Amino acid sequence: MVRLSKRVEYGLIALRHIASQRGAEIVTAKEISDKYGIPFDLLAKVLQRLSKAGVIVSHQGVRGGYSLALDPRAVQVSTIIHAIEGTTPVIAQCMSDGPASCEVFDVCTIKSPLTKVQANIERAFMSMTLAEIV
Amino acid sequence: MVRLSKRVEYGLIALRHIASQRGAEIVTAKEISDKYGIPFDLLAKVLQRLSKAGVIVSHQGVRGGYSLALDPRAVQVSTIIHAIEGTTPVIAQCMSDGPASCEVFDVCTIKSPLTKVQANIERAFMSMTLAEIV
DNA sequence: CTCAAATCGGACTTAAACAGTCGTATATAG
DNA sequence: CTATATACGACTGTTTAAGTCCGATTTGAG
Repeated sequence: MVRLSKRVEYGLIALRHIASQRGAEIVTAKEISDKYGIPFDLLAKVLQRLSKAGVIVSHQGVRGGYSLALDPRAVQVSTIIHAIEGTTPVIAQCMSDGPASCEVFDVCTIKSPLTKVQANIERAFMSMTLAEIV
Repeated sequence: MVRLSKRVEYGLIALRHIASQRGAEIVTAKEISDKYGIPFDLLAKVLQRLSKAGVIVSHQGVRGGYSLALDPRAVQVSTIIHAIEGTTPVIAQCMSDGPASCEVFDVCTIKSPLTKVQANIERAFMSMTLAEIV
């Protein structure tokens, strides 16, 4: 199946919410969690990853929360996915690094043609920015 | 994660093998299974689905096997995926039909922008044919 | 006619990925 | 000091994919 994880869906919804605030107003995880019915703990982790990736800025302590760190037009969907998933989405196992790589097959006959498809998909994710989602 | 299933990978490898035969020679599932180290039972099922979808033709009984049913140039990768998965791959839950649809969220704020990305991905899968993989 | 080789197809088990939960630590405004 | 918020690792449960098993059917060849 070719599908985004719930984490990414939650991240997109949250980012859209944060980005649609006027000015750089701070939004709490709880606020988003309540409004969209997203499990708080899970959402919190997603926001933490987006924060570590520099997409949003976190403000700790009382009256803390999150605000956008960048111009929405500069945030590509692919960046968001990478920030949340930790890895760049790859279409087939034979394209990933590490032990699960192509070596499983004596001869991987489909790697090179799939590279093209992969590039097209990446382009699809890069071509949309947060600004277009808001 | 955005990744093709093993079944689809196996299917592509198998189709490439079958398509690379000269003439319309018949290839058995065992032959492919052995050559590429793919679990026989699993591969068999993949081939059966491709057969039901009319991508390949099955020949039962002794000296049976599979051969291509169509011109490789007419077989899109998207067709292959659909034949094997049974469903059209959808990028986010909110885009699928049925009970797992968008209604989970009071307000799904990301559906419409993701539709564009979805269309681009589908185009990526449609733009490559079996002929280009051989 | 019989047998072996092959597809057919449902049911089952195992493994891996994902979703979600819990507990605790840290920061900070008031 | 305390209530409120993020930070983060560890854990559990659920779902989905991967792989296995078993028997049925088809059919060419001896």
